[in-house]
Amino acid sequence: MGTEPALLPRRTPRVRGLALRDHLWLTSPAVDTHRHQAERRSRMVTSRDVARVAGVSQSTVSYVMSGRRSISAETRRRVEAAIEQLTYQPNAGARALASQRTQVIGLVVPFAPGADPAGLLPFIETIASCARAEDHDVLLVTADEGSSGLTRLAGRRLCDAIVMMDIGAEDARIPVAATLDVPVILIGVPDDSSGLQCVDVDFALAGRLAVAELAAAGHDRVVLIGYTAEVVERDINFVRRFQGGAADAAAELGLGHEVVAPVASGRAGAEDAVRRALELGGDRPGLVVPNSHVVPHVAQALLDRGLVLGRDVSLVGLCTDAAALACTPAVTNVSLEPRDVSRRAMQTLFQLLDRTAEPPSELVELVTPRLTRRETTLPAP
Amino acid sequence: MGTEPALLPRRTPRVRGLALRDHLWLTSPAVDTHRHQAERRSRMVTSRDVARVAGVSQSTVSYVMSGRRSISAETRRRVEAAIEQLTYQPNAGARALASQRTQVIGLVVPFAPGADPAGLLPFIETIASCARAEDHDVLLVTADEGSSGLTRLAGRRLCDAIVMMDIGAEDARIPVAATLDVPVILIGVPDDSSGLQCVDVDFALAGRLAVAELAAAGHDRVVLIGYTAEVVERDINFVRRFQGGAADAAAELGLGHEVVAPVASGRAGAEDAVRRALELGGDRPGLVVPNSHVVPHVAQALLDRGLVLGRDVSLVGLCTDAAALACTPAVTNVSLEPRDVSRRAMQTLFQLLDRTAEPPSELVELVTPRLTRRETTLPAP
DNA sequence: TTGAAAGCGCTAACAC
DNA sequence: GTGTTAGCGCTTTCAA
Repeated sequence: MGTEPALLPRRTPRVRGLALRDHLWLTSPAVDTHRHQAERRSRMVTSRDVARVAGVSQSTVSYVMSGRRSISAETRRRVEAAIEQLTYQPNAGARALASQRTQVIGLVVPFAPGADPAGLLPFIETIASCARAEDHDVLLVTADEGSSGLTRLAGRRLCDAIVMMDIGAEDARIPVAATLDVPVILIGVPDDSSGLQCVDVDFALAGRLAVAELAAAGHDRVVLIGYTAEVVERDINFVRRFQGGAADAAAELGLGHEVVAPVASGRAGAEDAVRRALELGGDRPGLVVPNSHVVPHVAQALLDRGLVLGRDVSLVGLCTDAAALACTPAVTNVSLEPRDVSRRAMQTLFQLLDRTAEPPSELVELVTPRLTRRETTLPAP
Repeated sequence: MGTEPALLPRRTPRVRGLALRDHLWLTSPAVDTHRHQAERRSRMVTSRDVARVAGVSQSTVSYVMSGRRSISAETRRRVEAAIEQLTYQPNAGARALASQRTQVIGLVVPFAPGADPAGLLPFIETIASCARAEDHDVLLVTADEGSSGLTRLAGRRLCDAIVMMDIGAEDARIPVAATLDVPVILIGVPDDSSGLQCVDVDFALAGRLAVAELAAAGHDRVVLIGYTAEVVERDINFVRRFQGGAADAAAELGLGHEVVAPVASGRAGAEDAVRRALELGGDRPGLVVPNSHVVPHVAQALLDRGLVLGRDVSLVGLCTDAAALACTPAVTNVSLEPRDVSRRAMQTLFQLLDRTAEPPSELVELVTPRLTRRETTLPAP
């Protein structure tokens, strides 16, 4: 370390107000508490400052941080000490401008109408944490912006990649997304993905698992209590896929198979659905309820009728484990595992972003759901 | 318009791959669908391109977009036409670097432990939409990053301001937040806000309103069914404020006042709480339940005991209108109105960001809650 | 009312 | 292994 390295004269005179920066003493960042919010921001600590303190060039600082060049131990030590001392943090805008990478992931969340609100958070949470694990941040865009949100994210170079949730079967945003020059990952599977990566639960398999469990519980008739009109209208593909899988399994296993749909939301809707299901389902029906919100209401409605779950009637929910456990009795469920889906999506995303890695081989990745037997199904003797 | 303006020779030869850009024909942005995700991003359309097409200087384009300089009608028309034609969008990083403003709001959300998950979304949603209304975006940071999330947001110049939710009474992030050189808005009120702007519901008033309603319903004894141990442990200030307001009002109105707390979560917890409340509350108690999750369970527990709500016992919830309406019967409630709080916070934020406006006069802004009489209280004759 | 050009803070090519 | 420097695309002076 030793003496302050000779300062290089600026190539050109500065015009801005910060022209004096090279002559200022380097002070530690603002620590005066209780100052007023409106006070102007302090001067940034730049990588030039770090370079000067460490007695190296600015590019060396950059290379120490990025690891894209081999650095001697001594130099690295000095640079890291200077970074520490100055609490240097790189300016994100400058970095993005120079490197063409923002370290930001755009996340399009379905806030708008009809979407399941509570179920959203595990997705967002997991996506955010996966992003942070790779030193990326998450920029939130709400779905009500539609396609313009996408073009803004890409056009303004606000992010390096986009994750889009709640994909409709014929989602108007897909063709737009396909023209963007950033990778887009869909959580959900549209009819035509236009070459975009998709990640979702294998809903067809989920349907099969649910029906198989009911067969194992000795039922010869299954009733699928369908989605609410809202969900069906939004035409999310998984409804069809789940019902298809359930129907296929029922056919293969030789079970009777009925669908009660659409179902009105809320307690009353569930009660009505249960009534209809029991009419259709014979004396000992197996029920499948593919909707987190509806599961507890259906369970309650069955209890209210004096039925013993797991004996008089079996129930398999398609819902998170948490929702299944929150019911009394705990409901046998096929888990949606939003965290797994999100994690998988982010894996794929970073694979796409990593130019050294080869792109994912599958365009549509389906996460295998898991059935957990709890108190509402019993294997037949 | 007319002829292409003479291009100024670049001051220096270009070294990078894009050196040829000035000689390229301007093509419309990529429209070839179905190309593979991994394909490299196309060249950006820059404000220089717009300037060339419009036959003006780059600075004129900038001034047309920012409106910070008067522009002749004809020039404006040409520039806007060029922007349209090229579907130009400004590069966010470059803009941030040059202007020292990112047009991004950092949002610290309490994903980590114990926080109410579903109640979060209205906040996030409203904050995002207010931000968009001012052409800002929202960068999500999860609370589990703690203070380092804050220093990163500010240090890397990732955002112009920070909104922080779920503030504990003695929140360790507050002193850190106070040293940042971006404005920070707290949603919630800590014991010591260190000069930071706070926005929250007036929980003391909420408590008073609830008790006053029960007094009007002819009760002479109110029982407050307290928060779960979880919430109390997190030491969020509003618990104290709400209970204080309720206690004050009860004293002023000469009502008996009891608290049942903490309450175990879930159905069983609510049943137990109701049992205790009825023991304490005499023959015709007025109940206050300050927790969205607990309200429906308490209502159910009362119904299960054959009590008629609004006659044998009154119930006032502290919860969103949606939660109150979802109960049967609909619960009289003091609304938390997360949307109002968020909107107010964002108003304050943009006021802080607008250097021409004067800063807000109040450091702590309390949003007035609203009581809506529904089916679980009846005014005494 | 407009244009020229400096420079925001960083990365990465090029040189040694 | 390290330094020099051009330039990323924008805003904003300064000059006219």
